[in-house]
Amino acid sequence: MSTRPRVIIGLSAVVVAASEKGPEVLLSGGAGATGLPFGSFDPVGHRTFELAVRDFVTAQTGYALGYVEQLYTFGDKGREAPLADMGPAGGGDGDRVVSVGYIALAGSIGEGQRRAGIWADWYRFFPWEDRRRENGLETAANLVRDLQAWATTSDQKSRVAMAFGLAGQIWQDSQVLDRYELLYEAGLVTEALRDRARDHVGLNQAAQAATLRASGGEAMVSDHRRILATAMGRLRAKIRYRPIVFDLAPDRFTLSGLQDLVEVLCGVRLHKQNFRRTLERSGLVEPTGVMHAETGGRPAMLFTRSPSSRQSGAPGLTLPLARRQD
Amino acid sequence: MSTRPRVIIGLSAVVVAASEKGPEVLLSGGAGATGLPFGSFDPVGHRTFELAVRDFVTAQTGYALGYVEQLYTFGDKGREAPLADMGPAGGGDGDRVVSVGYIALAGSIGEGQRRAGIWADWYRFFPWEDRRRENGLETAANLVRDLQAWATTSDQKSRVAMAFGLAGQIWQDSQVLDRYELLYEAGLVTEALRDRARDHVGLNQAAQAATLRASGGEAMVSDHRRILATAMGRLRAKIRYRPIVFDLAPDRFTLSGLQDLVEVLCGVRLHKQNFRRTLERSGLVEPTGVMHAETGGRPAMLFTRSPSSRQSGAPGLTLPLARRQD
DNA sequence: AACACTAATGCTCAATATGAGTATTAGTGT
DNA sequence: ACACTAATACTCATATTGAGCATTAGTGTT
Repeated sequence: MSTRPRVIIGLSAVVVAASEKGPEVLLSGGAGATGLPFGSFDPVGHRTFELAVRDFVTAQTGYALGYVEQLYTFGDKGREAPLADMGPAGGGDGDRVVSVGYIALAGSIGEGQRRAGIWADWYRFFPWEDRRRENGLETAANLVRDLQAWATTSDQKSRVAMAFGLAGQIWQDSQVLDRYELLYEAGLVTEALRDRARDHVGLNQAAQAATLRASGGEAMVSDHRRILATAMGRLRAKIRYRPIVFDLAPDRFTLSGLQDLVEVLCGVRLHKQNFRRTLERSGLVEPTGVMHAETGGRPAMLFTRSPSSRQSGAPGLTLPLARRQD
Repeated sequence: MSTRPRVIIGLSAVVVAASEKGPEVLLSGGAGATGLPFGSFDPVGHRTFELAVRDFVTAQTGYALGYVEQLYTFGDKGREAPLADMGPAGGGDGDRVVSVGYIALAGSIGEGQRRAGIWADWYRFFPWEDRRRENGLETAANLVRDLQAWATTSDQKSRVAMAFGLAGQIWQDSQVLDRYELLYEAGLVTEALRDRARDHVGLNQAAQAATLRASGGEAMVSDHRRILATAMGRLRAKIRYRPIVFDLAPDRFTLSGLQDLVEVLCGVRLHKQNFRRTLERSGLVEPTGVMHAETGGRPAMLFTRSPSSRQSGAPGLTLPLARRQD
């Protein structure tokens, strides 16, 4: 073997589960620094990446994954994971770390069940992505102000407008990564400062970081927030063309419950009656005949996903966005 | 450094261009065995994968790439690239090759211009994907027959039905990879036999290969046909949500020309009047005022892509499929 | 037992979008 | 002047979508 620097494949997993409170992601148990579960790929022991991901997530959290999908492979120099964190198989100095991101859906947990590991609401890291309440809208508005101050070229201005749904454009909930990357470029997220500081120290980092904390969301280790953004975007987009929500929903659910789930994932409000209409027409769900009467209103029919929704190639949900809040 | 087997990152690029004859992909100049241009990633010299891809494609073919996008990272043991082909940076035995696939659009070439490198119609490798003419439909029908003979579990049967648009399902032009993987699993493409032969030799390969050649399409080195399938699927899907066709079309085009391009890429026929209607309404194109009179019929207006179509986040084309052939 | 309250479910209606044609029209070549 | 060809213009029925009002079946209260 030569003495040439090696390439090390780091695998990161965004494990998503949905509780009543909202979408939650599994964090690695690192002390202090927040990051996703990750491990390095063993070229001898692992036959495929996917198996490796399943392995180390189970090993680290005791949780067996259901749906798993590859997201993106990040190889940028300067944004890579710190080698020290790479675990037992981690390499030496001068090695290049390439990280392959995965998204996994952990299914819904039942009543009393408690999942292993540390779970966190993903909007902690992306407060501006939750447009269901005023808070998120305000955060977004603040960031837009800062971004507009930063944008000088017309391309930058147009990117801001498209990403944040300005000037007649509509907010695309799946453009999570575009928005995050803009914030990174503009130096409005902590990671940007951190990565720049590696090369040239000079700016008053402490002061800036304090300002950032407010609307820029919580930072993550390495490029993990970027991977999380990719996962959120992929999930939000995929809901529309594959019946993937059902992997996050309980076995039996009410249509309102399903709607809540979609709303929480996509961070938007939907029109209730129209949501129900498209769902019933889609053939993806079927009534169980059993009612659910625990909301204080009229009891709701419990539905299950239909067999046809399990066929590979089955379509997703069309989401009727609601303009007005009711 | 340890003596642990290394990981080598192979980069493969599907470089697509469209000529009058159809979509063409750039092949690497290997003697005999057909494959995509590829190179190995240099952990020291290359800052990002994308730059590395641009570099080696230019080096190998003299062609500067426009649009470049990452596809997927393949790491399965047993389907990886032969190490001998990996170029100057290629490693020794026992190393694990991980291949990162990219798609790049090379733009339209003008009249007399000749592109460097060897270009081939991509339907050579996927004859069943061209449903514009009888030939492709027949090939698909043949393969479906073989697949149905192979499918035993109900899951396999349903996958075949969904992928090939059987039993009320509709043919999804972007499911190229699903179809190829089914054919691979069923042993109906040459690569499957080749890869199996590595482990256990035993089947009469020569005889089988001869039968395959007919409808299974031309084989490629390593897992390159899988990467090509991924690229075709991604491109076909992306046409619908990003104005990406314009990166393959000439600067000025007629609507019929643009339609031909889309048809050839997606392998389907479109309804002419409706295509024109959605295009004009979309605001993605604008008339130049100049006419084009070389078809023998009424002269056509030449269009260009509009400035708004260049904004990041601009939508794609909605494709009105034509049932009947006219 | 009647009443208010709440959420679920049902139904309507206008505005678009889509699929499938038929009808003109402006060039080219004879 | 005439046939031919492809481009462009319209038409029409049928979904699909966005928005909203109306009714209903439970729960808890007076």
